[in-house]
Amino acid sequence: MHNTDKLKRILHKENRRYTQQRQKVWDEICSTNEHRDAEDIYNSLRKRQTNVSRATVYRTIDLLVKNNLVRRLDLGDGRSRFENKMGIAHHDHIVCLDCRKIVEFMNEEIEEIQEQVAKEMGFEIVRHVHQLFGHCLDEKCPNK
Amino acid sequence: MHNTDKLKRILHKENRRYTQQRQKVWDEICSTNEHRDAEDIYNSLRKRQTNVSRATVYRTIDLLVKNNLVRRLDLGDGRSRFENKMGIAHHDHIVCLDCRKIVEFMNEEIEEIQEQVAKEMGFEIVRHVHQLFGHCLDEKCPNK
DNA sequence: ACTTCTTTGAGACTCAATCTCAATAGAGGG
DNA sequence: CCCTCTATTGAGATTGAGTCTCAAAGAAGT
Repeated sequence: MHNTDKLKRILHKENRRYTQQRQKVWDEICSTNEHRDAEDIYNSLRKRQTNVSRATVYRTIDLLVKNNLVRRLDLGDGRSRFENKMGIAHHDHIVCLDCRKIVEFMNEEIEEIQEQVAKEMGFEIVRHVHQLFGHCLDEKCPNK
Repeated sequence: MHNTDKLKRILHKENRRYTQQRQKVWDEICSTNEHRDAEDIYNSLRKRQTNVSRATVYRTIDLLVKNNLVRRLDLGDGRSRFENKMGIAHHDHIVCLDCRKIVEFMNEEIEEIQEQVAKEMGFEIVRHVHQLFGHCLDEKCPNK
């Protein structure tokens, strides 16, 4: 399983140890493409009898985020969501205020303009947050 | 003072009472164009012997945000910043990761494209968050 | 001034996230 | 395979922004 290799590589690079708990958390995050919070991930692990403490879940996620295997998403509601970033192209998010559905978008033109704007204002961009909040036109969505 | 009028207007509209505390909080927010958090605003009030409780500061800010006199800014560090919005044109923010300086930007082209993108994905946008994080080229900035 | 009903303040509480520290367990060496 | 050295883990305490509670204070209309 190449997920194991990837994890071992970053741990080695950082002089940290390969442990069962870290592997379990990483496996869990790789298992879906949803945008889940730490509690969701913790609960999914418990449901499959995999005991990893909450503290370790948080610590491992931080490690994965720092090493670019996972992306942290802050939608302004007080808890971070996480998504597997392995081999996934850059994108931003649109969130439905009614059904909380999250869809991804990417627009090269916006990316370029924002780079240009930052340059003009004397900044070198490292990362950005671009989120659109609104109402989706989905039939199944409440308020519709 | 027209700040008083504006406040009285929204309170009347919502069938709520005009109080000294609400006026003090609104005055304090109007007094600068910085991006301050609730604790900063609370402390500024105390410093000038104006006693308004923390709970009332939070409650009043919520009221002002709901009525579009104040904008809430979430920079992903766990506390909300607030800025006076009265007569201020829409803009987004660039944040320096070194000196925490916040500068404002606005690009009509980006605004249009994002509207278009959302429409294509079946969304009607209500609000958006667009923040750029990076390093400013300011001489006085640390790490420079 | 009286009544009604909202607002305030002090401190308790919430909740995500972080920290503490004794017990556990990798990883390399012998 | 065992030993030593350290990093890691887990349970529960702690933090910190923000919210809630409820008795006392105070708007606003009559």
